[in-house]
Amino acid sequence: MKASPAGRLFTEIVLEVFKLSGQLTAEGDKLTQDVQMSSARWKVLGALGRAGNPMTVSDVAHSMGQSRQGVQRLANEMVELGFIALADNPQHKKAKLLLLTDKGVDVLQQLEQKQLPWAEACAQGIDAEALQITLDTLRKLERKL
Amino acid sequence: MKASPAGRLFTEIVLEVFKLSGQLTAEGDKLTQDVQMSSARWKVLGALGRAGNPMTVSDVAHSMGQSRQGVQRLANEMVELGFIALADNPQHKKAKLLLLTDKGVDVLQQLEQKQLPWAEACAQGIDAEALQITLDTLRKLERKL
DNA sequence: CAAATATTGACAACTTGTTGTCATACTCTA
DNA sequence: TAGAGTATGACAACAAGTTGTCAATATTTG
Repeated sequence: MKASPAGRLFTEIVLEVFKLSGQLTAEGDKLTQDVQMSSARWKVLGALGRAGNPMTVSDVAHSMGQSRQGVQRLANEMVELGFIALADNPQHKKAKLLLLTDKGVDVLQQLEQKQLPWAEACAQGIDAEALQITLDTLRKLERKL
Repeated sequence: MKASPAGRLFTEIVLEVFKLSGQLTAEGDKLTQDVQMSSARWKVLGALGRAGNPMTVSDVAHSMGQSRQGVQRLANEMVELGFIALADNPQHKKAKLLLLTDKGVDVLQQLEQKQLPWAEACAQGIDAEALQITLDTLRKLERKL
């Protein structure tokens, strides 16, 4: 059996996704190192910020496509550091709700201000339509997994 | 400062790349678990296979966009398991060349046969042109990092 | 209501991957 | 050729992330 052109392209995309993921994590670590953060913490804090409302650890993990326990560890650290507060969950006595503290909101805004010009610079010179197609295609692929 | 459309798209793509990377690693682990392999090992073995000629650990790490030491550890494991052999490097006494053993070639072929129909299924229903644009765009982004 | 099932947080072991240090091996330049 | 600088492998500490287990809490079902 030989690979179709689409199959070959898919494989190339997979390899590129792995490579990009590593490089983006490294960039994120640089961007966050001086505010007690990291790429991993930022992703969790960002998920909370983007949701706009308190979420359980499970919810956050699901939205990130990651395991519950990994997110739990990061969340615990950030509660300790004061970026996240725990609120009682009327639905579940053990599963507390995570919400951003003022400090959490603040650091998130700082990071977004740093990230913005960087994102603009990366997107610079790339056709907006190509970016849109890329995003759509990646989402389609993700749904097939 | 507000995000341009391209900047916003870029940020969405970044999040999608993180999510996809995790899911693809999980898929790869499923595909490889019964042949003493893993996603991480497969990536190294695959890089060697794709290159077609012996490479040093540094070369492989660079081609994968990963650190030298991470690849070193995986390579050492696979030498131990007999998937990779070490050959003297006329250019450098310490930096041995990695090459696939027969067992390594064999397992790589097995995995490629498993991966092929899966890649075809994932690519199914997605426009080949969109896949090409996605690949090109990801590569452009990678070069900007 | 009671029992089976699912969800959750804590804990622990493990894999993956990065960074840093050290000693050795190589390369380049003065 | 001597010395500075760079590349490499071994080793170790750490961060990130997965899986599994256990006990406590919810939920569903008979």
